Amino acid sequence: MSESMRGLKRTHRCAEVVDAPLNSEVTVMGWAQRRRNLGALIFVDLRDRSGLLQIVFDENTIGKEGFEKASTIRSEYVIAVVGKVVKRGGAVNPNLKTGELEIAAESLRILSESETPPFQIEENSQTRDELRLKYRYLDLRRPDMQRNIIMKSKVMGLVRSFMAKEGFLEIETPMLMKSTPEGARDYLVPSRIHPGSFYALPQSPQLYKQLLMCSGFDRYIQIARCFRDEDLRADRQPEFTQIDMELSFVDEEDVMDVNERLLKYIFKETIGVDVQIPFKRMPWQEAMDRFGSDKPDTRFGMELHDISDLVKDCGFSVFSSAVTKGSSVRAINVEGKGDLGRKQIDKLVEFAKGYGAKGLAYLQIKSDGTRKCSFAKFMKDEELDAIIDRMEAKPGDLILIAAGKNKMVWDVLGALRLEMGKEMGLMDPDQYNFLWVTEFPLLEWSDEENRYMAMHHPFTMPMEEDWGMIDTDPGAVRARAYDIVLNGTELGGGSIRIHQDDIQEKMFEVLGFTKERAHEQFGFLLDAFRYGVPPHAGLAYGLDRLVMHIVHADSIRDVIAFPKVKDASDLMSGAPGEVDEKQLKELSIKVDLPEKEE
RNA sequence: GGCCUGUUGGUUCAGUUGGUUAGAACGCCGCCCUGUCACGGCGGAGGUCACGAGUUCGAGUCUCGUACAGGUCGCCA
Repeated sequence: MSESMRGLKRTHRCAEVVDAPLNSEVTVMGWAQRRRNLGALIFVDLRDRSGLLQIVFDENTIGKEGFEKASTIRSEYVIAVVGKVVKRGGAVNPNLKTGELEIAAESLRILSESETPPFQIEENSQTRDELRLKYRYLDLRRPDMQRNIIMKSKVMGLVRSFMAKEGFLEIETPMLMKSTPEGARDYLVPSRIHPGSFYALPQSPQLYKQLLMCSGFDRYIQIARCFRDEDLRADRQPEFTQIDMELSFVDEEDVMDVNERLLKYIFKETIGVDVQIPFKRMPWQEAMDRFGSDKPDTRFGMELHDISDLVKDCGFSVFSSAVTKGSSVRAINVEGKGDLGRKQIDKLVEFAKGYGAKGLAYLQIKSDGTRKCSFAKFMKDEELDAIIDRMEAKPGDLILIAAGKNKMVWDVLGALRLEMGKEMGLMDPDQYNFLWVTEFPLLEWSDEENRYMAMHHPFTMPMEEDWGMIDTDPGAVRARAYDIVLNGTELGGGSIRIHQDDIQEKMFEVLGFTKERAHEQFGFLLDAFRYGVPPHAGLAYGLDRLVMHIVHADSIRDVIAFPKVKDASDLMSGAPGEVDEKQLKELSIKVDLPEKEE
């Protein structure tokens, strides 16, 4: 039976009772975390978002009726207690903020009873995700989830206050916009008024924020929901939140400066970490060469080394044939793993194959100094010596070598490096290595589309000194783009935008857009640029990933209140679901499902 | 779409070379208990071992398929 809270007003959250004077009367409300019934004395741990507070029910204080009511309290009952703040009669509980206090209950109302929850509401729950997500509203009661969600709210507040002080304006952009097939798959929304036409949900407010610069707003920020209809990952959800910004009359230095100070501020105010600014910077080429990744985790070494020159004339054709333009032979030295068994090595080879390698060569230098090498019979001893020398390997080390197209070699060794680094515990969770990765390639060749695609987006400014190569060697042109990387995660990225007609036109040409198609898709932006466009630049963060780092979450789901699972469905609400025939008819939509194979 | 992993009372797990009645902890229910805080004591309920097929005298255990979940490659301008 539920009682009303009429006449009662909550005076404190549970943990806030430490601020109430001793022997004062308080009214607290929350969920019963635990009850300990000692017969003539009942303890209840009351929980709300602030923490836990012990309530003590004694028949002498609360009376017979109240005491009997207290004995019916079960897990997750919602109760209101009026009582006196007193020092604990027994031992203090050093694990609780309120551990020296308790509330001597004078009256009790049971505001809501609860069925036994499907899993225990407790910190560090081991309950499987499936169940947690089905009962997300219960999962969110757990203290670690509460901390994450509260932290995210705090980060958003810090961003807003910092950026407001820096002169940024928060401006909303449409959620219903025009579909642009470049890039990620759009979520489409059918139009009722225009049968057969569709809106798209934004993948990012990119075009609108550039238009806002054209309109003279100067400095824009938005905490913007974004949608991408692509497959999920541990750090990827189909809907997520960006901290999106754009600035006029600036260059790279201005954007980096304000963002370094923003991140320093956030990390200080949330977890008290002093981030050193300015951040290190690393050109994309260097990041790939040294770490095999455009988002390197620089907390540990195990860097890649190019050994192409050492093996270009060797007898092992897998190596020698890979020494051409665009291909190479590279290696990492996994220190201390020289004594791995055959099975473990085979596992690494399989791992490498998952990233497109045909195989993985290895050279083990066992602790006793003997060598075991998968390609020894093709090599002279002095050639092996040269490799060991280049890799600075010593007894007990393991050299892993990949050969082939640069992109594959980087992918394979970059992934192996991270895998081994994780396994060997080389990543200090308390270290925050921020890094700007700069000078990205402007274009990326797509085998699928058989044309160059914009690596960032088609409005990214090329580097002036490379622009001359745009016709002769488009792949070598670098962009004025920058990513902000933290411990191997891409937190955000941005670029200087093109604001010159002729460069923009050339970009579309290189990307294979006809004038008509460019105009059809981006006409409103190109039109706007005809009426006076300020030089501008911007950046967008993945807010969820940022918060993941701040709270040390392994999954992006742990920082989103109502996330979706791997197949993009919501286990709690059942979305997506079928809709009424009537709704479809209004939208002039017929569903044509592929026939199921038997 | 590919690959890997998992699915056993409400929850988390154990379950040997395939063998007789599938165990534990927590939770839940009842009784006792005035200083507990992972309260304690006594007693109890609760499982077609995800689903389907197969191998076998016999399957929680082996094989195949399906479903669901997790990770990952492709994908994510």
